Amino acid sequence: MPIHNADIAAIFAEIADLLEIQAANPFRVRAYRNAARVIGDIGRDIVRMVGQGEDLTELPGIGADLAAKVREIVETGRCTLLERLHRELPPAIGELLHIPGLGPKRVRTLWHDLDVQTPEQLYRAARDGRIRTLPGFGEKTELRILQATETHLSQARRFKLATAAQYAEPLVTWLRARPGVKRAEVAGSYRRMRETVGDLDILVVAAEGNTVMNDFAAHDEVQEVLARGPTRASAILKRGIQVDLRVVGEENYGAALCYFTGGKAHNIALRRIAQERGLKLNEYGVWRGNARVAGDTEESVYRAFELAWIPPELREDRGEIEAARAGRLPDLVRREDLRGDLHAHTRATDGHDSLRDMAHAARKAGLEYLAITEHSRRLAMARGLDPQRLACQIDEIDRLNETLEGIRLLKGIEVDILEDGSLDLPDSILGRLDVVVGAVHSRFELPRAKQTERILRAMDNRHFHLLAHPTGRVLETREPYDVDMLRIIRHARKRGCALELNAHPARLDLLDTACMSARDEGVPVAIDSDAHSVHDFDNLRFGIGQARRGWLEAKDVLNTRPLAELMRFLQG
DNA sequence: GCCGTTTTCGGCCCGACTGTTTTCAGTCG
Repeated sequence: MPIHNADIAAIFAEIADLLEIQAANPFRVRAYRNAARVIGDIGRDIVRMVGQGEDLTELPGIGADLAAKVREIVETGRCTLLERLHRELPPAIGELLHIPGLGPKRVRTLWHDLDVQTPEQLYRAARDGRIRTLPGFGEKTELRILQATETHLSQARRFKLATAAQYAEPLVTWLRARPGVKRAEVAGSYRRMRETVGDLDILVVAAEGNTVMNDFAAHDEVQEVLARGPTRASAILKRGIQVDLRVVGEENYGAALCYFTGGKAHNIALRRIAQERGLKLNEYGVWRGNARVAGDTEESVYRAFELAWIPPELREDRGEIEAARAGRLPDLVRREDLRGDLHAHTRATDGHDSLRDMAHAARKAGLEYLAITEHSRRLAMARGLDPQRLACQIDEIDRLNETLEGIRLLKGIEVDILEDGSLDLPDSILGRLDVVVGAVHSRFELPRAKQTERILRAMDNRHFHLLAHPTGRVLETREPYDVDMLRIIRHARKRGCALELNAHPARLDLLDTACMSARDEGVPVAIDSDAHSVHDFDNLRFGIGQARRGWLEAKDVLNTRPLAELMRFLQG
C-alpha cells in the first residue's frame, strides 16, 4: 500500500497520544506531535524525498531518530514503536484523549481503575455513576464526561468557514453595539481563514464596569453557557457552534489578538523567540520582567521580536516567522486583485440565472471578464451541453458581448474528464472555445495511479486549460479522491495548464499545501467562484482566504491578469 | 525527541477556568 505524508503524520500523532497516556516525557510527546504537524503540512512527498536520499533532518523538528522512523515507515510500511505501544496499551485508548475534558491523567485513571478503553465504555461508566467514585473525579466531572462522550460519539462538528461567517458577522456587529464595547473582532481559525472552524474566538475591548459578559450570556442565540469568568466565557449557540469570548484591555489588544488568532504552533514559536530574548509573551503583552514593552497592536508585538507583521492566514509555523525575519513575507493576493472568474454556470445547465444577469453580477463584483463554463453532456443530471447546444451558446455569447459594457464573457466549458482520461466533447467544438476547464465528476474511487493517469491524460488534450476542483472533495460530504497532486502539478507545468482553486465554501479545492506546491513549480492557480447564481461571486473571498493560506501572491493567480494577458496564456 | 550567535547538556510556552480540594491538579486554548 502506498504511504502518504498523512499516513506518517497519523502514525506520529497516535504515538504522541499513546506516549502521553503512558506518562512519557512531555517534551518527547511534543516532538512527535510537532513532527506529525510538520509532515502533514509539508507540500512535498516524503516518500519521494526518502527515495531520492534527501536528508530528512533538514525538516524542522525532525532529528536523527524521527528521520529513521520515517524511513522505516516508508520502506516497511510499519513502525516498530507504534507496534510496541499497541502491545502495551489497549488499541483504541488514544481516542479517549480527543474527548473534551479528558487528558492523559484522567484517561490513565479511567483505564486502570475502571478498565475503560473506548468511548462506548466511557459512556456506560459515566451513565452508571461509576466515574464519580474515582479519586479526583466528582459528580460534575462525570456529567461533563457523559455529555462530551455523547457529542463525540455523534461526531464532533466543525463548521464550514462560510457557515461560521453567518453567525460570526452578526454576533460581532451586535457586540460592537454593546455599551462600553470599543472593539470586537473574531480571532482564531476564523481569522486565519481556515476552511472549517471548530469554534469562534471573539475578542472584545471594553471599558471598566462593562456588562458585556452578562449581555453575551443572555444573548438570544446562546443556548448554554459552558464556562464564565471575568475575562473569559464559553457558550454554545443554538445551532451548535461554540463561541469563546474574551474581554481584554485596550493596551493588551494587539497581544491578545495575536494570542487568540494563533495558530497554536505559531504561538509556540513566538513564545520561544520571546524566551530566547529574555522576554515573555502572553495575551497581555510582551514583557521584560514586569515591564510591558509591546502589546497594544499586533505590529508592536512582532516588532518586539524584530519581525514584520505576519498576515493571519500565514500563522501556522510553516516558515512565516523565518520569512518575516528575513523581510521575505509574500505580498499575498487580495480580493481586489481579481480581474476575472473562469468558472461559472447559467440556467442553460444547473445554474439559476441568465447569461446577461451573470455578466452584470460579475461586473458588480468588480470583475472585467467571466468565463461561462457549463457542464458537458455526460453530466446528464445537470443537463450538460452536447456539441449542438454548446455551439448555440457560443453564438449567444458572441452576440451578447457586443452589447455588454465593462465586462467580457468568455466562451468556455466545464468538460467531464471521462474514466479513460478522454474529454466528454470532441476537439472540433473545444477548439472554438476561449477556455476549457476539465473536471472529474465520476468514478471518484479509482486507485491513486489510475486516477492520476486519468487526469494527466486529460491535460494532454491540446485544448485543455484548467483543472477544476483538483481533489474533488466536498466538505462534510465527500472525501478527496486519491491522486498524486505533485505529479499533476508538474504535468500542468509541462503542458502549460493551470489549476483551479474552487472558491465554493464546501470545496475550497486546491488545498493550501497544494497551492504552495503549485507556486513552487510555477503553475498558475485560478481562483474561481464556480457560480451557479448571481449571488455566488461573494464566495470568491473564501477562495482568496484559501489562496492566502497557500502563500499565493497576485502574480501566482491566473485571473489577476488583464484580459489580453490571460488570452495570451490561453492561446499559448 | 529536538536543538544550539550564551549550550552537545539541559533546557523545552503561558495563563484562565473548573472541580475537588482546602491549596492545587487537570485540562483547555
